[in-house]
Amino acid sequence: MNISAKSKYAVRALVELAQRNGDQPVPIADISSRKEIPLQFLEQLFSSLRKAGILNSHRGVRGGFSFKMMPEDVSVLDVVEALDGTVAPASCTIGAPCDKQETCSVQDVWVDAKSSLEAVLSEATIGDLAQKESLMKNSTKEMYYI
Amino acid sequence: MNISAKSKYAVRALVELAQRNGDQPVPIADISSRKEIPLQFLEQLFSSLRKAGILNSHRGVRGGFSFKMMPEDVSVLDVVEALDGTVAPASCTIGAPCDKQETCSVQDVWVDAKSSLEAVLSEATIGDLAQKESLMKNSTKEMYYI
DNA sequence: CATAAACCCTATAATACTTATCGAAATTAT
DNA sequence: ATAATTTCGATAAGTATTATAGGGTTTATG
Repeated sequence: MNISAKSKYAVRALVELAQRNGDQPVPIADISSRKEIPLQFLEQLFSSLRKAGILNSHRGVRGGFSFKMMPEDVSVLDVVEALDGTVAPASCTIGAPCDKQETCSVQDVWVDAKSSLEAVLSEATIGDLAQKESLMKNSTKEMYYI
Repeated sequence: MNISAKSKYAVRALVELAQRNGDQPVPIADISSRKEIPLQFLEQLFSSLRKAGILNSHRGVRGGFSFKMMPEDVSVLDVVEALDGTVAPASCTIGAPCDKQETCSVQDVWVDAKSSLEAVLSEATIGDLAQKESLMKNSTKEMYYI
């Protein structure tokens, strides 16, 4: 019952990328150092996100990653599903009814749990988070000036 | 992002136990064979549930387990927490703010996810599930008679 | 009191999954 | 040509989950 470090890293990294979203693609190394995420690990994550259609990659000098989808359209659920697969907290929620027992009232609970998780995670988008983060940074800065 | 087999086993086992709830404690071996759960593994689970105050145990001949709490008062969340620990989908939801970054808007998402999971899992009780299961069994039986 | 039926406990094996690293190859702007 | 990048596959390292083993303790019962 844990969202993997993969997903957590990826969301943080995408928020960073969204904040820098300009004409130029951003190299992984930048994000890696800023967000304290192992470089080669992040490489794998962004590669998956590219395959999932969320990011674009550009090789070579001045290469890097940029958003293919708009950050406001990328939900946290999208990210988690791209990296960890379906968010089902129990296997019998995925498809076939619980293989062990014919009658299984318990299944409904896991299905509900899955739905509610999906609902929460699909509401939050990378765009939102990036905006919030910017606001937070500003307000903490202000704390020093006031 | 998975509820462990432990928890899933345990919930199924408790539902079975609730259905047999009488004067006599029920031996683990019974539940193990009925629900196709490895005996010694189930032993560990029930031991944890006893320590969590959900079950009573009775040693010796005619011993076994019985509910200490009433099945209607035992939520699925209680069971999952007893076995898997807190249901937090991400570590920074547990206590201290995310250790990597001062400003972390992402944290809110995991906190929300946790809350919504807890809500769903605390609504379903072992008592409810046992009752549902009994109804399901009956209705499938009836299918043959009609 | 002897016995068998049960739980109790600790250790550890087996398995799977997650996280992380390595190194070489392909691409591309300059 | 070169240096900055992504790309890819392999695999190491670490951790957690699942399962098994074996001996110990309690207790109803005859």
